[in-house]
Amino acid sequence: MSGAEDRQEADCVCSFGMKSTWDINDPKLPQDAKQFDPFQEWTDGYVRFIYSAEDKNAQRHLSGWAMRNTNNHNCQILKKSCLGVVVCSRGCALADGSRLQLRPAICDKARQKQQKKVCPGCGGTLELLPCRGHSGYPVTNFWRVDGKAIFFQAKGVHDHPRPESKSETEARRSSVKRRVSSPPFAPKRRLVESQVDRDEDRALRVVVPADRISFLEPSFPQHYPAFQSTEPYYNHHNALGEPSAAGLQKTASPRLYVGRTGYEFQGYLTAVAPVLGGPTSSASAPLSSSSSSSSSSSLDPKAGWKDLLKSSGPYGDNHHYYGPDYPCRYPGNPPASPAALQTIITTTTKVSYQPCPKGAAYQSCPKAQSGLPGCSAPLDEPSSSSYSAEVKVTEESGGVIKSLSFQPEVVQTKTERADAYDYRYSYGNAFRYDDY
DNA sequence: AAATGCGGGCCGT
DNA sequence: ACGGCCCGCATTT
Repeated sequence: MSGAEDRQEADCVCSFGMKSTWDINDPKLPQDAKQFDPFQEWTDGYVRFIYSAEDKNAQRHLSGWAMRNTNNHNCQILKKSCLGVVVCSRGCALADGSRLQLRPAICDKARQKQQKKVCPGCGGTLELLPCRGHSGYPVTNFWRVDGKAIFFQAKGVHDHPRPESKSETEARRSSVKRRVSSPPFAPKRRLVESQVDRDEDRALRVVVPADRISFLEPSFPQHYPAFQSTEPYYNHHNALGEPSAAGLQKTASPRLYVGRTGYEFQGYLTAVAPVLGGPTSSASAPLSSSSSSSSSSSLDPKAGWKDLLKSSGPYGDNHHYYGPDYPCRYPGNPPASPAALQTIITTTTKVSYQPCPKGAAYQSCPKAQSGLPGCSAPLDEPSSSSYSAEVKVTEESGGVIKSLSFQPEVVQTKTERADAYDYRYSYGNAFRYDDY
């Protein structure tokens, strides 16, 4: 798309060993990373990280978000775009107030099937909330192996709640299977652990017998507090002016949605634009223009999301995500991880890859080259990073997963939890998923 | 059955 | 030229 918006991608979180700024498209990436970043499962915002090539999760190009491979005709850089999240079209609430937020199947075919299913909570239809956090287009993640490091760069700020993480989805699936194939009263004692944590040495690992926990406090991926604190979890100025706000990067999965005060997407813009200064503010007026023009291709980027919605493609027949009934989208999108706010990048999407022959993982491919701007922002210091130990417990019911996330930093925990909440749905109804 | 990657192709800008 | 995305194919999980 127009490079305009990309040009804006401003901020970027600079990781640990990042001494200088870089862009995934740079011909040469920094080789001097002294320290790798701990794997980030829930990246959000315009961030960049450098993982160790040994990191299993990085090798798998894992993400908590449902990301699907996107062909960018550049074999050196693996690009993936966010599929959004599957929710109940009625927005029914579960017993504990949480809402269905399934992980969209990555496989197109499977996704279509998935959308034909009914909400396990109310029997209503399911709908896919596409991601349009990158100037109206899905958030994209880029992976590139270079030397002993795996470079990761994300563009866009997810404008929807988190779906189940991959590990949660898998855990649920297997548990369901198990349940089906096991005696009714067979004692079940599932030990679910985050796949992410599993491999990662750094993450604390906490295993909890799922059946021992039935009502964990609302937790994210699946649970969004009814009311999130409107308290800004970050300070724009601070973020911008003080890249060193290390404190911001304490969590591995920084994600703070701005308070759900705004009913309009604008509220979100207001809060975020200044910071990201990119996707929203300039070049891409798409988002800002929108709120009301639901019928027109408000979201602009070529009505990208619109296409998604109606295309007979993977998105099937959903066509009312942002219809009248949904005056606004998730207002609270974390403008990015706190970390993301640390630095502002002005990357361009201008790519410059080298033609590459064939071969291994991201090798080359005949692609063009161009100028590469890179982050213009000065980069900061490696901020501290923290690990977020997560205890994820699945509840084998139709799709609700409860997870707890323990974070070393209280503050983080708080912000984490203050995650996005589906503004569209009211909190409340009680519905026992289990009864379904 | 799904998830993942790859890469050809088409389309719009 | 680029970026987004659809689609089929092959390989893994």
